[in-house]
Order: sequence, then C-alpha cells, then structure tokens
Amino acid sequence: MDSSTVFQTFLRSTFGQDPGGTLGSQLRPIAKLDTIAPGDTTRIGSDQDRVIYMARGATKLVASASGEREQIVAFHFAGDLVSMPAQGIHRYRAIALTKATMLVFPASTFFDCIAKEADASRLVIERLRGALHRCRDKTVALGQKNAIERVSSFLLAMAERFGGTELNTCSLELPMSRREIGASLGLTIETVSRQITTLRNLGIISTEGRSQITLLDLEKLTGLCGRSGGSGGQFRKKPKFDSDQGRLRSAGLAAETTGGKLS
Amino acid sequence: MDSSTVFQTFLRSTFGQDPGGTLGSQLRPIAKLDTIAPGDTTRIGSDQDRVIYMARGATKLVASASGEREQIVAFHFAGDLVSMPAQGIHRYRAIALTKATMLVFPASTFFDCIAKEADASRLVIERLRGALHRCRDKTVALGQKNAIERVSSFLLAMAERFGGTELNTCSLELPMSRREIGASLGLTIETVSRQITTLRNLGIISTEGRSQITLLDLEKLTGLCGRSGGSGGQFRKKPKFDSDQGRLRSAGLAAETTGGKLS
DNA sequence: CGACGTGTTGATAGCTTTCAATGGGTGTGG
DNA sequence: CCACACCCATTGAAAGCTATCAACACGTCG
Repeated sequence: MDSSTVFQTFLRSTFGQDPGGTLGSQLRPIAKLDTIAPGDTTRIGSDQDRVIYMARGATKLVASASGEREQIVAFHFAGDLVSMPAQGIHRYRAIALTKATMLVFPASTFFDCIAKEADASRLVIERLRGALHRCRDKTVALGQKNAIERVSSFLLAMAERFGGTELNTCSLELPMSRREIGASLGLTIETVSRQITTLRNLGIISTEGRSQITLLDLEKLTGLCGRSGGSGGQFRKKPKFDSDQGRLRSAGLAAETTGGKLS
Repeated sequence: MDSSTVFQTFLRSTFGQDPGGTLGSQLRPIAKLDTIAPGDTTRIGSDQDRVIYMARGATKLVASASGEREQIVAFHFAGDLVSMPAQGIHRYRAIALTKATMLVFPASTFFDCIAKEADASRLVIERLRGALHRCRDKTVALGQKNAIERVSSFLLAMAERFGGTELNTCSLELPMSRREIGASLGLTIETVSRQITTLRNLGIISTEGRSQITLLDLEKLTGLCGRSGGSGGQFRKKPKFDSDQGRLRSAGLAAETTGGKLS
C-alpha cells in the first residue's frame, strides 16, 4: 500500500485533519510504513519507545515473561493507536495475526508534535485514557474471574468489536487461535477449549470450523461474565461448580480484551 | 489543609508552574479539595469522569466485580494523578488507606484545559503512558505469575517506591493490610500470608509486627520475580514446587503494583 | 478482661494445569 | 485431485497450586 495514502488515512481517522496542516507536515517525515506477515513483528525503531498506527489487519501486543511464558496484553485492529515501550520490566512486541500494515512513529517526537496542538492533544489523551481503562478492566478479569467468565467476557468483547449482531445472536470470525485466546486470558489452550465446549453444551454458542463462533444467547452469555452490580445470576457468594463438566461459578464482568483504541 | 496551598503544590509538582498562569487560573475554579479518613472514598463529582491529584496520604484504586469480589488496580501516593471513569464495566473507587488529602477535577474540563498548553499536555501524556505501561505489567503478573512470584514482585515494587535501601537490604513499612495485598495480586489473604512465611523461611525477608518488612536479599527476591530475558533462576520449563512448603517455581517478573504516576 | 479485626497455620477441596492421545483442518506436493 | 505432513483443537486422566474452611495467636480498643 502507498505510504502517502496510509498516512492520509491516519491523519483523517485519528485527528480529522487533512494533510498540509502543521501536524501533518511534522509527523509525515517521522512516519515509517511497514507491512508484515502473520507471526512477524515490526523491527522499525524497536530500540526506542514507539507509537504504532494500525492501518490494516490485526495484531497482538505480547509481553514476554520469564521462561516461555507470554501474555497477550491487547489485540489491535485497523484504526488503533498503540503505545509501545522499548524497555521496561518486560519486552513488548506487536505481532501480526493477519497480514498487517502499520505506521511506526518514534514516541517522543510523536508526542512532542501532538502536544503542540490542542485538538490533537485532546484526542490522544482520550485514547490513552481509554486504553488505560480497558487495561484496568483486563486486570480485574485476570485477578478475579475464573475460566468460564474470562472466556465469556472475551467472546462478548470480540462481538462488540466486530460481530454482526442480529436478533440476540451474533456470529464472529475470530482472527486468533485458541493459543492466543489463552495467552490473552491467562489460561492454557486446553482450558479455553473446555470452556468453549461447555458453552456449546449449554446452547449459548455454536461453533463451525476452528474460528467461526456464533453467539446464540447474548443474555445468558452476559450473565456468565459477572458485571459488577449485576445480580451475578442466582448466586451470591462462594458459588462453585456443580458436576463433571460443571455449570458455572458466579459471574465476574466483561470486556477485558479488545484494546479498542490506544493501548 | 488549605485549599490554595494544596493547589499550589499540585501546580508546581505536576507542571512546574506557579499560580497566576493561564493554566492555574483555569484549573483553580474546578479543583475541589477533599480530605478523607481511612476506608472512606471521595464522593465529589462521582457521577462523572474525574481526575484526582493525591496531595497527601495513600489510596487504593478498587474495582468491584460481581459478588463480593474486589480487585485493587493500583495504589496511589502523594504526587500521583489518577484517572477515574464514572461508568464502565466495573465501578471504580479511590479508597483511602491512610488519612488522605486530594484535589478532585472533572475529567473533561481538566483535560480540555491541559490540551491547550503544550508543556502540560506533554506531561500529562507521559503520565498516562506510564500508567498504561504499569497497568500492562500488572496484567502480565496476574496472567502469568504464581503466588510467590506475585508477592515477591509486590515487595520489590513497594521497595522501589518507598523503601530505605542500604547495602542490599531494605526495610518497608507497608501501608496496606494482607487483605489489600491479596486484592491487588488476585490472591487470598491466606495465600499472601503463606508466601510471606515462605520468604521468611528462605531467609529472604524478615518481618516485625504486621506491616514492617525487611528485605534481606534483594538479589534472591528479584530472582523470584522472573523478569523477562532473565535466566529465570536455574529453571527453564515446567518448573514446579518441590515439597510441603515448597521452594519456588520459576520466576516471572516484577513491579506490577505501585501505580507510580497517572493511573 | 473480653470483643474484634488482623494475621498465621493446617487440612481439605476445587479449578486449572500438565501430560497424553486422538481427531480435524489446512496447505503443500506429487 | 488426493496424499501426507503439520498444526490446531478437542478430550481424558492425573497432578498441582490456590481457595476455602477452620482454628488459633496477636494486638488493639472499649
């Protein structure tokens, strides 16, 4: 894809500006286009903090802990802005799920330019706030929710993001594997698979192939997410599984996953 | 404490500005001072998004999930700026750990004012980025680390925040209870207690009373946190406990806790 | 001194992980 | 077009880490 076209799309969708303005002319020289294949990561400017604009495709933001452990912090899709630290407690990488096109900026220069314009500042601040709040929600999910709640929340979050909703049902084409869902939810691939099986047995979802999932009963699914303040189903405290494949436990809350805007 | 004095301190420490400037005169009218006792929460402007400046004391940022479940997303101390959403998937509250003094702003007006000044924008953006990155680190901890790793990381993070370091040892006076540590790490009070006992038995820490902890061996403690890229001790894969009170497992990483600046 | 909240310790149960085997889906090459 | 890897997903059995339940110790406060 053409670099100028992508940059133009970036300016419009992010700041509602046309090229030619001061912001556009300042950011243009530091924007670097990159297109990567599934499984790959951008190596552009990886030695410093970056801001990445997702022009096309989907990526996962992965943090590497010790050993082989990897946590997916967020998923990102077209239009998202991602803040990536170069160093820190963990190593973070944006890895493509599908063929992905992105614009990479050095963070310091990017934010210096943004700060000079009130409108752009306001928009970036709002994106950062949104990313922070979503990350907090994810924290709650990982700290307080059990497996069925996490998977239910994940499915609902994905549905809100890119599901075709029709009459209480909703079908999704998940761009990520079970392994990636597990890495995002802090669960193993087997546990994710079991929860999906449980949801299917409950008649709440149906599956087709490995990535096609249809949400048949959004209400019940929401009940399994356990939003705060909600009744939490018919349980209150110390709710546990019932039998072999189990029913559910309580219900925690939802939407810890996507990554919406700036993350 | 005097409202004007607190506001002045806020302007200086956050933006390096003196009152009288445009920013100060714009923010002054919307700043509301509040002092609350331990266990209490501010009710000022709780119907809308807020930004809270912590002038004095310590608070915990609590998210309520369904049932009785509560997750502490971050701890905040004097000088911190906290972004608080009014609505969302969960209900968030800033609850005082000690007697706390704070300045409360309505978020939208606050950020509108900030965005108009380049310097202030840059600083706020940097704080938001920091908060986001710390929150991500916490996500990794909750998603990938086991109990001993979480507690070790927590202690190290607290030590970095307000510990008197001297010759590989460091003593802390924790302002939070075991219950709050557990709520922050996604663990129960009993598990936290057991990990502390384990660390004491390993000679890595010593305790005195219920809140005084001395870190005797920062190196070993760090090894239990499992930072990425590190050797992870002498383990690689599938590292498990050894015996009754167990040794350790692998080692994950650290510092998911504090909350540093804007969270 | 007794009540109460906090913290510690022990025993048990449970949810998730680990280990292992099978089946399904996709892609490549003959 | 089909065969054959190869990866992904599902399912089962067993083990493990943490939660739950319970009892006790400690310090504070009335």
